[in-house]
Amino acid sequence: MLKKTTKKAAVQEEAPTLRDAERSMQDILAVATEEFAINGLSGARVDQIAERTRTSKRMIYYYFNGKEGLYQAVLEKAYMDIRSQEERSQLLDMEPLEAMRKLIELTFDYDETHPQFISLVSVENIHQAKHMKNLQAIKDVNASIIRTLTSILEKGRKAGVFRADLDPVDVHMLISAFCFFRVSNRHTFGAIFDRDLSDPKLRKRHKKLIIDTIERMLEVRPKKG
Amino acid sequence: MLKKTTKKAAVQEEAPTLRDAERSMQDILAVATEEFAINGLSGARVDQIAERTRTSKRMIYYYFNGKEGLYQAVLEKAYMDIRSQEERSQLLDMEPLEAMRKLIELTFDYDETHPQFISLVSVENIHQAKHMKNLQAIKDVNASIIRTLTSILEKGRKAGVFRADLDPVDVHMLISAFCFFRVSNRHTFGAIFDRDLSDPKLRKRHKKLIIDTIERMLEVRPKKG
Amino acid sequence: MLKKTTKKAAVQEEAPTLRDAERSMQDILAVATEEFAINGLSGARVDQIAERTRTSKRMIYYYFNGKEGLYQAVLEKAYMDIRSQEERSQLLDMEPLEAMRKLIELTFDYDETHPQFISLVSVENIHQAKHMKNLQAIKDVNASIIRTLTSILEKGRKAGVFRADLDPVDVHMLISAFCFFRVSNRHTFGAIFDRDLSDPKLRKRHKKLIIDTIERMLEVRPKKG
Amino acid sequence: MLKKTTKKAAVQEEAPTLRDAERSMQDILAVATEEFAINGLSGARVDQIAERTRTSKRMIYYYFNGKEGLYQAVLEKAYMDIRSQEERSQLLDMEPLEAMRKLIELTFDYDETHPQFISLVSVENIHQAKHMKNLQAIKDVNASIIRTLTSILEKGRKAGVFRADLDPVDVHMLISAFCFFRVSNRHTFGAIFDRDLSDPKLRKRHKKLIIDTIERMLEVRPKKG
DNA sequence: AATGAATGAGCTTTCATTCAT
DNA sequence: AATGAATGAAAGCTCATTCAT
Repeated sequence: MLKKTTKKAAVQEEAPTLRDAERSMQDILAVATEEFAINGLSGARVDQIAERTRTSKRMIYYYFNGKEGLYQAVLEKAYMDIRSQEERSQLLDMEPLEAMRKLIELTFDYDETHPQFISLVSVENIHQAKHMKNLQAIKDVNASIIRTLTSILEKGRKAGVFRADLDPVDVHMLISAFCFFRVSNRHTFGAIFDRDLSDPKLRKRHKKLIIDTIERMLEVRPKKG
Repeated sequence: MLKKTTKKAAVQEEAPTLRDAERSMQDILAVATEEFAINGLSGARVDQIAERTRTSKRMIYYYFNGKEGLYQAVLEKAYMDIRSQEERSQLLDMEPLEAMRKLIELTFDYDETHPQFISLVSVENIHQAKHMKNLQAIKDVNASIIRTLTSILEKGRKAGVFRADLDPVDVHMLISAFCFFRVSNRHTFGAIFDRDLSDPKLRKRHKKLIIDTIERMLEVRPKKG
Repeated sequence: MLKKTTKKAAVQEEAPTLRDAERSMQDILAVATEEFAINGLSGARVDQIAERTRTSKRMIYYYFNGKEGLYQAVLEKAYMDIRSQEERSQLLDMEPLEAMRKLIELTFDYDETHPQFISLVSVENIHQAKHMKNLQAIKDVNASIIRTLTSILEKGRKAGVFRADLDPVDVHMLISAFCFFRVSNRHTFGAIFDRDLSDPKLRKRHKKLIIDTIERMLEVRPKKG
Repeated sequence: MLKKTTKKAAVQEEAPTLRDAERSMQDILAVATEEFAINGLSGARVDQIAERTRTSKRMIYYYFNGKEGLYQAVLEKAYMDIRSQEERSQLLDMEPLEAMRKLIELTFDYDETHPQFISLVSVENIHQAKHMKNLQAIKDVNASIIRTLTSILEKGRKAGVFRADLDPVDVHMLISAFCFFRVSNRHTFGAIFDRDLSDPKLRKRHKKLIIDTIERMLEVRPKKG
């Protein structure tokens, strides 16, 4: 009778159970993201991650095959989460200049609000990007950004407001560099120059600065010399 | 007489002996710089560092009081080494525009040729800059950079070629960000966009792009709107 | 069916398995007791303890959280083991004088037969009793001794054979002092006075001496002067 | 001229220099006594001792041939210092009962005021008195105590106030035990019974109790039974 | 599908001591 | 007679992982 009940329940709970597994994985991933972001790959502790989780250390091995597997999953998820920044699709309906400003702003704001992502990317660079196994998925996400940017640049070029001699990936790099650096290097830069880079005033000024800088960079003008 | 000879020898060897200790420390620092740059603070192994050294593991504790002390010494030395980039002093004799171009180029080239420094700064940021104890020395080195930049900007402003509404530290950050990111994120960025950022052609193009971008950013022009 | 068998086996082995862990801990505790008693806290070696055990060094950390945790467990167990000296309960049925003699004898014999306990208490005193965290349990055990002693003294007082002006803890201290000292200081005292304190003749004489001394001390007599 | 002065001074300071060596040794011994008393033999650190000294770690090896030699010197000095308790010589001029009281008091007070000596003896007992190499000197000091005690007991016996059936070393042990335990076990005993054994009130009561107890023990009385 | 118990390997650090004058 | 620099050996401890169901 007990067995029967259990089985019955099992049937009804099967889906919920699966969701439980999914929830456990998400739980682990969330905690691990924090830990890897704060402590790096070697610095993070499996014990510490497990402890902050509702599950046990053993589950990390069960679901992710160990620390490195978990790290890879965390990294991939971090890159994938950019996808959800769907507002980007609206950019294609805007005027090129406005779209470009908005695009920069989106990048700037994303980095500002996702310091863990920034940290994870830094960690992965220290490890020479050796853990980006599911690279294709990450590439796809980023390709979409480049596609959007290319489209905006093209439209602007046709409208005569943007230069035509720029590589979209280079433009993306410049935008990313500034937005990323502001977050990735906030501790050393802040300490050296006695600046709190999280100060809203500074944030606003810097956002304006990078928008302004890229705008000027894109301007059409007579060739120098 | 024997004593005399001994003493004489001692006098002659005194310096070499001291230099030996100094050389040992430099040896350890050099190896440790590599290890910490590649593996991070937690990832680096005292054993591995010692093994690559002419001294023993024990000496690391003798000279640097442990792993963390060694890391701090490595970090400080990395920041201090920028000081030796003495060419910067010549900038003050140049025309502002030329000086600015040269300044950017120096930064760009330094970062390109010192990827370990870039890596260490990234590592330190992951650790929230908690090991920058001898901050003042580091601040001093950087203050000198800002002084040079301020001087160039001022000269340019007086000559009517540069805007007057920019904070020198912001300008420094913009330049640093562009140059730093290319190196710090070369692995992930390179992998995602299938680019080898160490390709000389790309390097040349990016250097030009960054110089050009900063130049445009500094230009005087009628207020928008 | 396999499952069933497995489960069945599990049920039967469950206890043994648990007992294994328990047995391992007891094994470690027994060895550690010896090592700490002979070498003190700092002098004892985790490696040495582990080697004499059926388990590994790692298990000491698993079960006791390190050397100090193990020492605390050893110390606590040593104090707790006094509890098992249940013969004390019979004392309450005896004549006060006889009970007192027996009580002293029990203390004397316990110390004689438990030199490791004596040593551990000495070790802990050198460390200023800083490891007596589970003090309450130890207090409880000792409180029971004081209760018994108080009861005997009270009964004797009522019977007119014991003085009434003595603090039971003071009486306990005198008894303990002699019994403890004979064991704790046997090496130095023995060496200085060329006596083997483990000589049965001496032991008998000393037992008689302390019984006699306490008896006389307890006697009712006209106030001096 | 400087040389001359130095030489001159040297001649005059030659003796002082020797005394300097002596002073250095005493300095080291004093510090080491504290450290060994507090931390035990294994627990004491040569570095720590050296650091608290006006000399260097190297001197410990120079003067005492290492940690164990230093410990032995400390131990021997601790036992020798009892010798300076010259008041004992006056005991022989007193009435036996008064002398006995005074003797107990001297022992009690010595132990109370020399907890480091007590601690060192405990430490040495934990190490099974393996370091008492200069035993003869220590024996001599203690033999003098026994001689005094024997003399007092004998005088009392002749005067008809003391029993004749007691071994002087046993009596010494009884007195020592009571006095020693109060100090050696003050931490554990104090913790278990919530008593501060250094409380002057308690000290006074215990001193009286011990004197009283030994007195009663020594009394002549009709054989029991 | 899920897990509590156990563990080998290797980590950082400490220690008393000796080297070399 | 005196000493600063150096060090081998071993200590305590931590880590990611696997065992055994």
